[in-house]
Amino acid sequence: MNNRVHNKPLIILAGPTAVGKTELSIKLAKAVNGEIISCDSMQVYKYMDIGTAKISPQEMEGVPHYMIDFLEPDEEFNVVKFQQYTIKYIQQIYNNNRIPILVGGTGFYIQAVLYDIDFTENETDSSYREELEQLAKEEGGHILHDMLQKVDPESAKAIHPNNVKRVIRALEYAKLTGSKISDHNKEQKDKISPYQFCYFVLNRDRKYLYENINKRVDIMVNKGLVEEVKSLLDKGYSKDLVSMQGLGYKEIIPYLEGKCSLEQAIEILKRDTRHFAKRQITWFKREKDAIWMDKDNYKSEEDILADMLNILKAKQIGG
RNA sequence: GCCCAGAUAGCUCAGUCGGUAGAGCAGAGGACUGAAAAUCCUCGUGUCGCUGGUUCGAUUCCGGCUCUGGGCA
Repeated sequence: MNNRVHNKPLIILAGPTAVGKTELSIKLAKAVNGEIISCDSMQVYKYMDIGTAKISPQEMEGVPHYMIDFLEPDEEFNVVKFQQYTIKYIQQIYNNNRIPILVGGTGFYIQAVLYDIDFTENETDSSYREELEQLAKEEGGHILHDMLQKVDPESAKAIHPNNVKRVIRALEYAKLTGSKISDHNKEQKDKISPYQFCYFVLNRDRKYLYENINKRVDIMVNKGLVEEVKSLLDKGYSKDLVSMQGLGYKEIIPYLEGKCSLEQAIEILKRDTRHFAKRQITWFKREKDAIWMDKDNYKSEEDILADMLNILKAKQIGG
């Protein structure tokens, strides 16, 4: 145990894509002497810079960043790995006598770290998962749901039969651990965070957010998104990889394959990104501890920052 | 100027053998605990272009008008 840090301060800056987290995060980090851990399922991959709107080394302005650019696009990644690395980095930041700031839009990842969700079972049985996937393909997803009904009726009730991914995970969990994932989820729910934290969610009027998304996609294309996707494919990264399911990649690939025009691909990308932002907001809405910062209520970023610092001071974080 | 085809939800369109209408997309809401930028669920009332006529009743049939395509001059 590290005795220097008693109350484990932790700042979170979340929010939907394209709301402006990155710029604000640098100002925040400088103001509180913090270091940034990116909570983003796609920015972890190298060579995927434009499509993920990844922060550049210059934009970091000397603020240390973690969980960015540390995997090849064909490496496997998931919440558990994210959690393991992040916990390690948080400790490292405490050792530097600085404050960790989680910045990103992947709510699931933030939750895993913030509430220290238990993901103990280490081995994923990929052969069983593949077997189930095969079964779903041949017989339809409902057969898996029927199987789940026998093993874990409560989960079967909670998970829609069409949500094959989730049904598979529940079956996998049952087979691997001999217990029910519904029980596990119940235990992990309403956990108390080990951190003294402040969970900011930056948001703004939906209309402006969507406008910004559309604008940002155009900027990405101008910056060379198509070339970036092409070069990933040229390097041999398959379109089936999880990384290539990211926004900006899965939409541009059909264009490169000649299946649609660039204009169509761009429109679909904008739409998918809007859908994504909406889902992110839905996630954050149920985070009971979230403090919402509505960008439209402030004249400048400095004003938002000032407000955030006041809130932090009141919570005795970063003082 | 004449002929033809349209005009229905924000968009693209279906439909009502005359009893005031429904899909896809957009949009909105939600779920999520080892793929999460993934995956999945729920939500459809609009002067049926305007205006006369026929009719118990017209968005639907008939006439005129306006607009939009296409064709002929």
